[in-house]
Amino acid sequence: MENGKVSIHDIARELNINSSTVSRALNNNPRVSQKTKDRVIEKANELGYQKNLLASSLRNSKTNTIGVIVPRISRHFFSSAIAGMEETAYKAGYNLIICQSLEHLEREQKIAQSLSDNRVDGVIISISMETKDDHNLLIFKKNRTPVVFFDRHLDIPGNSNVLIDDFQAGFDATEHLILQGCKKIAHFSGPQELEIYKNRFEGYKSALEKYNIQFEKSLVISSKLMESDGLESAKIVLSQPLTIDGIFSANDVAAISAMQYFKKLGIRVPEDIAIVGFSNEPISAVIEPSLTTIDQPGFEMGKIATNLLLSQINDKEGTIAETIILKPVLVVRNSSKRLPI
Amino acid sequence: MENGKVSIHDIARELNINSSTVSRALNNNPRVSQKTKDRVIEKANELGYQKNLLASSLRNSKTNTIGVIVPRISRHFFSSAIAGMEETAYKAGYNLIICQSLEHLEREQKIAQSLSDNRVDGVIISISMETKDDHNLLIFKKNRTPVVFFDRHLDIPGNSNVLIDDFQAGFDATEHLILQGCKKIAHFSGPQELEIYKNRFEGYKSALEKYNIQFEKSLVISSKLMESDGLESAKIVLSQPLTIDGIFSANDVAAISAMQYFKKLGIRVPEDIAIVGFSNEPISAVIEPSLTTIDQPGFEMGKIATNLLLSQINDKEGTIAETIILKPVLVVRNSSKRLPI
DNA sequence: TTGTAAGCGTTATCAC
DNA sequence: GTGATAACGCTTACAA
Repeated sequence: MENGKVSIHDIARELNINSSTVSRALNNNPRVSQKTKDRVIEKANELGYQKNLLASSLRNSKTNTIGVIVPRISRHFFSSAIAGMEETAYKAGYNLIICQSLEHLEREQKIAQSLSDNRVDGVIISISMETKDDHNLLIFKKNRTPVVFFDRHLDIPGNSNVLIDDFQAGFDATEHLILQGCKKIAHFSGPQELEIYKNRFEGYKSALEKYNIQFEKSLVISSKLMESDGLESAKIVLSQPLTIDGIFSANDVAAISAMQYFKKLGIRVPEDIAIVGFSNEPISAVIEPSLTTIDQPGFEMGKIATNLLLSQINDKEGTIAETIILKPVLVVRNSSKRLPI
Repeated sequence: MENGKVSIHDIARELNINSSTVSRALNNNPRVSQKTKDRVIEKANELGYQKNLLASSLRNSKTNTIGVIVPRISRHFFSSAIAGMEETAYKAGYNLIICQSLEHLEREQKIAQSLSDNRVDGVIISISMETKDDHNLLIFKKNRTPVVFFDRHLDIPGNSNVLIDDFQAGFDATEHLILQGCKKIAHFSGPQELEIYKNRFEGYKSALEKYNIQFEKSLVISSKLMESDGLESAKIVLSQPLTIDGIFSANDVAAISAMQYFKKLGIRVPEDIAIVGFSNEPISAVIEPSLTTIDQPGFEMGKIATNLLLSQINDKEGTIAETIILKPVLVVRNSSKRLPI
């Protein structure tokens, strides 16, 4: 009762039976008589027995644990995704070990090693901005640990992915600006090595093309899309010889930062410059003007990613990698609304 | 090289030495010659050896893992706190298993059991709104697993806590409203069984007292402080016979929800009703009018909680429970500013 | 400095 | 239906 150091051997001794029988009874093995089961369970409760999952995991080579690697836990998109993962994992009897790369390749690498050492059954990851290939994830391949990417992924065969259609989203955002009358549209982009930013950029280009608007390289401003980057990018926008009247930013953070700078200078949004962001952070709905953006359903994506991973974990060799691409939803708000509806 | 199923025995066999020597070499035991260490490490790399932490943990009764229980991962305060915990834990070589109670006592109970079964070395928790005593945490006491509370705590001797001074914060918020000229101040409160809400309420009462304002029970509106509750509470405020001209809400969510309702009705904030929230959610800074609130430094609290826990884990019997109470900071913004500064 | 052997708590295999 | 035993991979007295 007192110490939590009760093992099946203690139960066995007290009941004068063998510990293997106790083990079977506790696991509800059909080959054990009901009577024995009852006795074992009663005694287990009496002694305050707790199964030692370490021993069990060691023996079974199965930890019922999923490793999660995200750039930053406190970013709303990621915390919602994690919340979705947790709910799904909890239902299936899995725990989540959660780690943040803080956008550093080296840290991501160490985390991968640690998760692998801890023998997680699978991994869900959204890669750092410094990650350009899968060399720091090879350890999972080697150990046949399934990996599911969400949002920031690598284009690698054999892995499952949960994404939104970034190309389409980039296209929709840009087309929306064009239809609102914008002629010179800048694009705030992230590192081009990341698929998501490349695809958003390609979508932007494609929309320009469709409407016969000349693509100008100088209008694409790349950065890490942090708050300070948004400010810098806004300054670059204003320093251009041509008059930019629209911005498609590859995330909300940079978009908002730019918008607030414009506001301070008396530049009107959307009249002078219309802005579209990406992510639909909660702030975007309440800021004034409210920010038009692409919705990224974090919670939902987390759930899907977890389900994909669980089926790979359980179906063994059977299941193959799957890529789920969600349709993007453009949420039109005031930062881009120039025309009456 | 191929399978990750390499154990110290494999290394031992290849080198014609004993596995215990390999173990010692890998753990950099001084009693092993440098030459042997070098050979072992080289062979380990060659074979792609990975220490099995399950076996190690089982043997050492130490998992280097901390369990975290929060009501909801996606709430900004909690995700920041978790981010702070993760950074601190990472540095110390610990992993975090993160679970959410979703405000349900039963779920919290099951999670506690599961964390205990997983033999976490310690637990950091912010309790659910349904939790009124420590009966579902007794398992940790039984197993001598240290527990640190943060924010939503239980008033139990023997446990460490990281809190902000809720009484003082309630007092400051209310006094601020009084000094801005409010005469009838309502209070949106959470479940009174939770220390934090009780203390915020007491602070509110105490400020009224100091300024000789009659406390009216009908002005205290209790709920779970969700978005919908804020709306309901706002309606109750307007239905009162007396004209309420100030609100101190025990969280930002309810405050903002009420504010938006007032705005829709054409009631001016702060001129007709001044509002102060609690938490300093990111939204509060950008909403219009911006919300005056009490800052709750989640990231910082997470760091402190983790450090407290780690010292309890490592210092064994030595360290005693400690309660860290942070000074509250009132962030004055436009939702309450009636006077020129 | 290294080897031997036992044990952490569980479960699977084989026997009876 | 139950028991005996070995094994998962690691660590640590105790010997040598």
